[in-house]
Formats: sequence, structure tokens, C-alpha cells
Amino acid sequence: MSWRKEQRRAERGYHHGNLKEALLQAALGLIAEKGPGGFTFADAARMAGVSPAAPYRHFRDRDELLSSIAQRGFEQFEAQLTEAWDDGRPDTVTAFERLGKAYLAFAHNEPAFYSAMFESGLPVDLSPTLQAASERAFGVIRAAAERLAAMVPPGMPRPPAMMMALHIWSMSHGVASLFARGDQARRKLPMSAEDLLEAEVLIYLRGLGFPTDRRPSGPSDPSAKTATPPPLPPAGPPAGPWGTPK
Amino acid sequence: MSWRKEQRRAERGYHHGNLKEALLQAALGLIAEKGPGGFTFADAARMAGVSPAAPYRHFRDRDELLSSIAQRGFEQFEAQLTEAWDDGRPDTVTAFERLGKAYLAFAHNEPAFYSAMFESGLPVDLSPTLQAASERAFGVIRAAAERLAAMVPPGMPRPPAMMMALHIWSMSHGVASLFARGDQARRKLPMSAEDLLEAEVLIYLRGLGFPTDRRPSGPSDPSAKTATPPPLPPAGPPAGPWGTPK
DNA sequence: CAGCTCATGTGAAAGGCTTTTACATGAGCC
DNA sequence: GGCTCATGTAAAAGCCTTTCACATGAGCTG
Repeated sequence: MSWRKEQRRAERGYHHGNLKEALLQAALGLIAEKGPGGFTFADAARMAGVSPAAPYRHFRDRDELLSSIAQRGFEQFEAQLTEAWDDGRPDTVTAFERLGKAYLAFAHNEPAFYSAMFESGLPVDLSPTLQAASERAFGVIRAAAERLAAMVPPGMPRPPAMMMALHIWSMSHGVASLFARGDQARRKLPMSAEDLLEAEVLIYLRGLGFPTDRRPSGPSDPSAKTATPPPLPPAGPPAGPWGTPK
Repeated sequence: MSWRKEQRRAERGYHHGNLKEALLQAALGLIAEKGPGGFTFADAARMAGVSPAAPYRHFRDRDELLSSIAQRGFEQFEAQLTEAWDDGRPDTVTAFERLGKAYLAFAHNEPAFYSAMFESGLPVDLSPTLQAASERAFGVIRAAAERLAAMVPPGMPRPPAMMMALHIWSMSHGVASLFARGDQARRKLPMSAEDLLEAEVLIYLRGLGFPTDRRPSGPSDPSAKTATPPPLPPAGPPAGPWGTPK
């Protein structure tokens, strides 16, 4: 009956060899399917084929494992944001919008990381390194906002770059949290989260005085199958799936 | 030793009389202090002075209790948003900004409800009544957006009211989630969440073509002790507590 | 008021998870 | 070959969830 277990043991011997990494991967998978609250230290151990006590050799407790995942998440997040920003090429506004899309894409493609990072209930300041990783990721947005701020047309009120960065962050985070998380528990939308955020950012930029009339050149992937509505369609019938306001 | 228990029992008799309500209140308190993941069915029962099995007479399981709290939260949320919107008085834009503030105020003043509603990991469509309550709350924002949309100056692109409503919702939710939750785990800010959101909405409205030059008349409460920076201060030194982008 | 009934609460028990502790294994190093 | 220490294991305590059979007493009925 305990054939599997014995065989596993035979395969790897008494020592696992790479348990820490295996636990991180297992936890990531579990979080993806059951949410950060649903995942279990014991489950991760089972998945890695070790006893329930083994993980304690690598993580102080369940929270530390969660925190490690969040940390790794912030690092990947930073990398992807950095790549999307691409130091403002080819032009600041275009790169800026790519940044927003990258935010959504991360929430969508890495729901496990995203929820460990933002929805696990971990205090932000749990560990200094976690906090630092989080701030480095935000730093990308801030650097982009800095460049954008320098371009605000003269004569327009110019909010501090920090504030602009926080605005963009909150828009992205709001859309991502409400509408773009993995497949779990997200709300239905009459449009794609990407289009929603793109329009939001465009209106915001216009409010800062940026000319945004350039006919949007379509989505970055012209072969996309979904029809791509113009970011700012003219007024239409308000019929939509959302709650009919009484 | 079991003096307390016996006394309690004597006070209320075998039947509690109002257990359901007592459990909801207890859970609300527990969520406020330990987060939606930290609260325990058993704890709530203990707090109400009943056995751990008693709650099952009123809620199918832990999730149903959580869901009931979220439901109640959405109802209060809707009520407060409705009051803030006040049917668009004295003017649409003013009322609109009040709406945003009410969103933040709710997140700040009712962190337990807020996290049960948005951070508990419950699937949105867990119960139809929950979903309906959520949509009614959003309906308030949507109705406000509808009125606002009708006022977009001619000549400006006019996004669908639904989209504007979603924009406002995502801004509010983003700011609230990142910066305005109760005392737990929120990020530090170089400004108040209220000012941040107000500026964000103002810029957004300007992007829609609304004149927003009216000198902001200051915060709603002129006797507030905190200095009230103008929502759109001119560019200043970017020094701030936030991560120094390398 | 006596008696019945059913909603509501209790106790005990099964099954999991977390975390600690003492002990086992074996990889790396003299 | 023998030592040592990082890494795993087994067992146990404590807590939580959920279920089940049973207890209580509030409210209806005659």
C-alpha cells in the first residue's frame, strides 16, 4: 500500500536534496488553485513527498514560506515591469501604457504570485527584504512617472511625480484586483480589463495635458482574435451586464 | 474553575436567544483584529459563550458566516455611498467627489467589513444574494457616472457611463486597498489617501473635459487640524519616503 | 395547565493542520 | 573509517472544523 511512498523514498533517498525549492513550487501551485488562505503547509510537504515536519528545516513557519513566495513574486514583477517600461522607448507615453498592461498581465498570468503579494494578508513590513522588494517594484513605476512628469505641457498644473506614480499604481491595482485576477472570484466585465485600464490611463493623461488623440494603433498584437474596440468609443447605449441601477 | 461559564449559562439559560446576531458581531470584531483569514469559527462561538458546535445551527459553515458579513457590509456600503452621492446635490461634480471620499471612508472605518467584502477570497458568485448586494452598491457609482456622462462637454470623446463608473470604482478601490485599509498592513504614504484620490479623480475629470479649475474649497471640514495641501500642488522636489528608485 | 414538538444548544469524537521535540540518516570532510 | 551537522522522521500536544446523537426549553395546542 505504501508502495508509492517507498518508491519515492527509494528514488531520492533519505534526504530530498532540493526541498526548499520543491516546497516553494508546490506552494505556488497550491496557492494558484486554492488561494493564499487555502494552501497548507502539510499539503506542500505531502506534495514534495516529505513528512509534515520537514518544511520547518527551511521555513520558520507557514508565513515565512508565504512571504518568500511574495518576495519572489515582487522580484519577477519588477523584472517584468522593467522590461515593459524599456526605459521609455520608443516614447514615454507608449512605454507608459505598456507598463500598465504589464501590471495586468502579471496579475492575470501569475495569480498565485499576485495573491501572495497583495491578498495574503501578510503585513507589508513583515520582513525588510520583502518590503524592499516591493519598493523596488514600485520604483519602476515611479521612475516612469518621473519621466512623464517632466513632459507635462507647460501651463498645466503638474502634480509631483510621486503622486502621479501612486495614481497609476492605484488604477492598475484597482483594475487588476477587481477584474483581472486569475480565474478565481473576479467580476465579469463588459469589456476587457486591458481596454478598461488603457482608456482610464488615457483619460488621466489627457487630464494632465498630454495630447492623446493619436489614433490608437491597435493592440500590441495585431493578430489578436478579439475585436479591439477603440479605447474611447463614443457614447453608446448604456446596456451592459452590470447591475441595472434601479 | 468553570465559574465563568456556569455564571454565563445562568445569565442566559440553555438557549442564547440571539446567537446568530452575537456570532456576526463577534466575527466582525475578530476579523477586524486578525483579518478574514485569522478569524475562527470556534473563537466566535467562545466569544458568544456557546459550544463550538452551536454556530452550525445558524450557518452552514465558516464560509457562510463570512459571506453573511460581506453581505451586510455591501448593504452598509451601498447606504453610505447613496448618502454621499445625495442624488448629485448640490452639483454633480461635487457630489461625485464626495462619493470617492465615502468609498475611502468606508474602507478606513470598517476594515472588517471591507476585508470580508474584498479580501476574504470568497468567490463573488458564492451566493446570488451576495452578488446582488455587491451589484447594488456598484449601482450607486454607476448611477452617478451616468449623470456625469451626460455632462461631458460637447466635442470631447464621451466614454460609456459604464466605463466611467468602472474607472471610478477601480481608482477608489485601488487607493483604498493599497493605502486606506484599517490599521493593518497598509503602505505608508507621503500624503493622505483622501488627497491622493481626490487629485486622481480631478485629473481624470479634467481628462474628460470638465473644468476643474475652481479653487478647491478645501476639505469638507475646514476645522481639520492637518494642513491641507492643494490637491494639485505645483512641481516640487520629489523627495519622499518612498523607495528611492535607483 | 399538561403535553408535544421542534428549533437551538451540548458533548464527544473523527480527522486535519501546526508546531515542537527527540531521534535517525547520510553527505561532506578530516 | 569515523565525526559532525544539516536535513528528515515519528510522535505528541493543542487547536480547529464538522458531524451526530442527545438534552433543553419555548411556544403551540387542546
